[in-house]
Amino acid sequence: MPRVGLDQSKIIHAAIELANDQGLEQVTIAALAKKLGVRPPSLYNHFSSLIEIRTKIAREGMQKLEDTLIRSVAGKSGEEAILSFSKQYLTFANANPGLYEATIQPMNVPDNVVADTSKNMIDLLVQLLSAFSLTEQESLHLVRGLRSIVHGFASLQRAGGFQMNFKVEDSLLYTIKLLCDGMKAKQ
Amino acid sequence: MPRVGLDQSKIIHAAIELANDQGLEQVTIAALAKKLGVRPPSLYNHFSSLIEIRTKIAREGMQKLEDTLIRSVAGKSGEEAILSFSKQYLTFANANPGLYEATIQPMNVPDNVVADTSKNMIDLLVQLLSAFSLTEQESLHLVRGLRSIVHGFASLQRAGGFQMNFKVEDSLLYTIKLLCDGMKAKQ
DNA sequence: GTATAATAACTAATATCATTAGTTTTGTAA
DNA sequence: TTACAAAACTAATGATATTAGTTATTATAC
Repeated sequence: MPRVGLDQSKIIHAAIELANDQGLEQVTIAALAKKLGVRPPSLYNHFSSLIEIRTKIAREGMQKLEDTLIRSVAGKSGEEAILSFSKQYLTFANANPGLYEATIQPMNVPDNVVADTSKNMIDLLVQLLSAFSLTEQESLHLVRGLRSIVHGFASLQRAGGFQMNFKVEDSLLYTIKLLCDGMKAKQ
Repeated sequence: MPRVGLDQSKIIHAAIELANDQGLEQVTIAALAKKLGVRPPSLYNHFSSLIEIRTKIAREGMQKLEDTLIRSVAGKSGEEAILSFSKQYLTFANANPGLYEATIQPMNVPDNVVADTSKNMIDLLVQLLSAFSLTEQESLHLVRGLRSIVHGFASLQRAGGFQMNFKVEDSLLYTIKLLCDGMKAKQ
């Protein structure tokens, strides 16, 4: 039994690698143990269940996504910021498929860290929309709309829902621009 | 061994009931057999695998959704048709959560029936957009955009992604209207 | 440096899952 | 009525997560 020197961080990052390479559903105790060169029960010294591992993956994904999005709008405002936000959201989902999947998976037990991070991203969107003169209610509708668009694009692309004729990113940006046009027309 | 009189249709409809009640992931051979009052291996007289059952559920879901959407736009055109389409899409996803989930699940083996139905729905959207004067490319971008919006809303709502402050449907319709405004502003 | 305690691995076992092989029963058609 | 196909069954296999209990390693206290 030579010790392999596992800890939570090493396990989570192996799990994320597995998720990105093979899909989130391939993140099993058995596969993870194999990847780490250890017997399945050994993982229970670091985590109490597979659900806990999944939750930690989701946290990591949400935080990394939030970080990416905050950086993407730094120094930008209005339509430019919204476009950058949307583009980076899609890019993140493409670059980290398994990790992104974990962030949108309905969780068995609701997690506060994930919920808080999600709220932060909503607040960020509200802030970006303040450049347009909207009522509070309009703004809240639109935040939902923007989240649904970026998530919808990311999710449909992941599921193979688009033919490859032309770039998905172009379609996303076209849609967002049109929405901004609609906002401007209101003013 | 009194015969229980199973057939593919009865099994699929029991599976759909299970999916809507308990979630798609609860559709297992074991749970299905229990619900139907039969031993698990008996199901293999009607289906060759769980994957086949899942595929048939997805087909049923796609066809029912397509049917719903076609009805929703009958006798309507332009913005009115698009709003009705979107509203009924969301309503369908809410009323049939497990069935809707099956339609968006990336399939292990690509299925022609599902692909064809999906194409029909895209064609329907293209048709609805013909009321606006768009180039072919613009129209294709926008079809992707509309699909992403309705799917995004349905998916985020399912995952508990929205607080209950006010109606999700209102947010969806607000977003779609804004998009239509953007289209009109182009003309 | 050595004893001790905490920790990280292990083995063995249980329960659930899908699936396969082989068997029995049932219903129907000749 | 007999024969055959279909639909159920039992038994078994191999994968899964998880638990209990055990051993070995590492770090800490003296």
